[in-house]
Amino acid sequence: MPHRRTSSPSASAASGDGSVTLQMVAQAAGVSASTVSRILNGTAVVSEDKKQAVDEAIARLGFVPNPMARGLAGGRTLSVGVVTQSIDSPFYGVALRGIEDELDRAGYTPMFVSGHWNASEEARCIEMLRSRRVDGIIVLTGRLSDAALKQTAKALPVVATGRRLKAPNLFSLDFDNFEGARLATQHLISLGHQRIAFIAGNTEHPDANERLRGYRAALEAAGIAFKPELVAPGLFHEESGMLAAERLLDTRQRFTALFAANDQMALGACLALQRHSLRVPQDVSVMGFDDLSMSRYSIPPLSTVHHPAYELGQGAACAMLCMLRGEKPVFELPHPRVVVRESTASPAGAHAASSRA
Amino acid sequence: MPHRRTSSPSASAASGDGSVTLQMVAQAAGVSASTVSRILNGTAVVSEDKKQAVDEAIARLGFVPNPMARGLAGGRTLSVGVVTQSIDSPFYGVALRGIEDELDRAGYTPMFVSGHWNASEEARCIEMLRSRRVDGIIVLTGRLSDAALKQTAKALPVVATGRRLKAPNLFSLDFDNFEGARLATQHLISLGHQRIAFIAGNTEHPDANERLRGYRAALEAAGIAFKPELVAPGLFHEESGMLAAERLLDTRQRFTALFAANDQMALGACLALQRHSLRVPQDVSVMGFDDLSMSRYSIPPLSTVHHPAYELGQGAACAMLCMLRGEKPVFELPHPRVVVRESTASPAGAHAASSRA
DNA sequence: CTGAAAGCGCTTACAG
DNA sequence: CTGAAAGCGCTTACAG
Repeated sequence: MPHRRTSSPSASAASGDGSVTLQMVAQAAGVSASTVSRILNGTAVVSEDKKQAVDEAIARLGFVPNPMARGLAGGRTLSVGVVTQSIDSPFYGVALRGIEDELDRAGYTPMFVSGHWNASEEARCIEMLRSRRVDGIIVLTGRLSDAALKQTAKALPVVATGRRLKAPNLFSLDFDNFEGARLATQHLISLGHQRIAFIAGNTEHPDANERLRGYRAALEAAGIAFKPELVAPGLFHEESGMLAAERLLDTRQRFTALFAANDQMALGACLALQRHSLRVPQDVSVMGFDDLSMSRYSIPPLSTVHHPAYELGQGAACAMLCMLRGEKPVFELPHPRVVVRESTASPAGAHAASSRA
Repeated sequence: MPHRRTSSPSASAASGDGSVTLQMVAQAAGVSASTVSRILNGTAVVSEDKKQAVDEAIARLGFVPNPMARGLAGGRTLSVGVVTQSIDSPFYGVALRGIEDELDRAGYTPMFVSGHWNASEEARCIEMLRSRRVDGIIVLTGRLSDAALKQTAKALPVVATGRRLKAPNLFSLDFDNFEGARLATQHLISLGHQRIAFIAGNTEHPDANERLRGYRAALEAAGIAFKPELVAPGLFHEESGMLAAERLLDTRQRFTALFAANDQMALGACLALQRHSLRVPQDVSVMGFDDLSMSRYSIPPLSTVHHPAYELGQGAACAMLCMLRGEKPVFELPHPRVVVRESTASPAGAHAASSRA
């Protein structure tokens, strides 16, 4: 018999460790490999005694199925791809934790990749995940077109956050950013503020636009005119918030409150205010958005709107699990709610933001 | 011929998509599968013309090798497992980014799992990663015993951070926490502080102990007695820093400076100080450790010691890549350095921390 | 330099 | 309910 590999244990390429195979379990239990497989996957009814024998053998030998073989043969890998934008985002990090926890509970493993807010990178991520044969893909917001998402949903289940999209094999869940921003602005208005500046997020970011809309809506509902001079562009990070606040101050527009489209920018803005000897909240109230865990410890602790990032991740994972089971996902995200801490207060009569030191 | 599967495209289990296989490439190029494989892996010399034909066919068909099959057959998956402690840690997140970037450049994919600072969970993570046949494992600090790490290094290459460990097939790289803390304390001393409080990190955490040691060493080198009453335990997060500072204040021990074993605790401490009407740095200087990106925007911007998290991740990945290539990794982490911002200053003559409002 | 063949560890029609 | 067999898409000795 030519061309035969040596049968020494080390000849096996994939089992670098002397791992136990399904075949060995079958032999130990005195049944066929098929039967073991069926028990493993619950894919057919098996007589109780054989099941017992197999379970015992699995336990005794410490058998762990090889996911690669499983994936190759069965077409599933028990893993789900997660394209996030940056693996170290303080906001999305929490969502990743939610995904991880939820998936873990069902025996699935997340595979995290970063798209860096770039459609073509996100597309590459998806290609990569598909080549690794993930069973489904979760896309956290990002810049991929809806069409691209629908397209990949033709091949495998996808759940996307930050959009409202109806398509077969695709579930989307979106936090109500408009409502959150509306509530935040309303809070400021109810405190007595009339001149409320806004630091916007990246305009290419869908959430950013919704939050701007919410701000405008609250203003208009209160009969306060929207003034473009009072909104400064930002990039969702601390530095841009600081710069935006500085720009606002430079224009000498008067404002008694400042609402930033996320906490990071709000924090940066606070620093700018402080550098101009403006006190928060006595001279200007500051409101953020997201409720990052650190915002509770800023000076002063930041008032903000709570964004349920953990639940968002959990919900996305849960929906994916549903789809994988062939069920129809149903999921509702908590409603936005304002968290009042110490950075907002009623405006002091005479003080105005432009009275700089 | 019985037992034959239908040959319709959809009969293939693994290729849910109509993906191109190596076999198809071989056929299109008029060579054998072996040859295509060899070209793909650079595992043997192949005549130039065949190589051309194959490359052309690969490009034309858009062939992407199936990692699962590759893993099964060849025993490698081009993926490396990364056990981090929490997927949303502000500090480790940056390290993960470093790993991701470095690995990506070499065509490898990281697989992130969280050990939650728990030895048995970390062990489970490693099992899981091994069952997925990762080519190597990077362990970011954690609580796993050195012995356990050495044990897994017998099966596949491992690189570990936060330890100094010599073992075959294992590379470790550690930031000099002792030196960093020594430098930080020295900075405070050079400013004129004599009564320097310390908020320690979790005592089960190796870094925490090194930082405490560095603090003591600097004190003693300056002829300042170490006073246990001046050190309060913390847990490395904001809240514990706040509580620790409060406890310190409650004891009515006098101190003009406060050094926290990480930035998060320093930030929490600042809030406590502020609540007691103590100004930073006029009444008490505050020093952190890690140099999180947000610390640059705290109020006041935090003086701290820079911890090169990104480089740590990059270095770990780089070392892993070396080992995978069969080379011996060499890597040096940057030395600790103090970043002076605005939370530290010389003590004001008469003022003392315990003179509370 | 190159191909035919066996094998990686599973899953799943097929045929009892 | 259960087993024998083929096949998933690759890799790698073996033998030219």
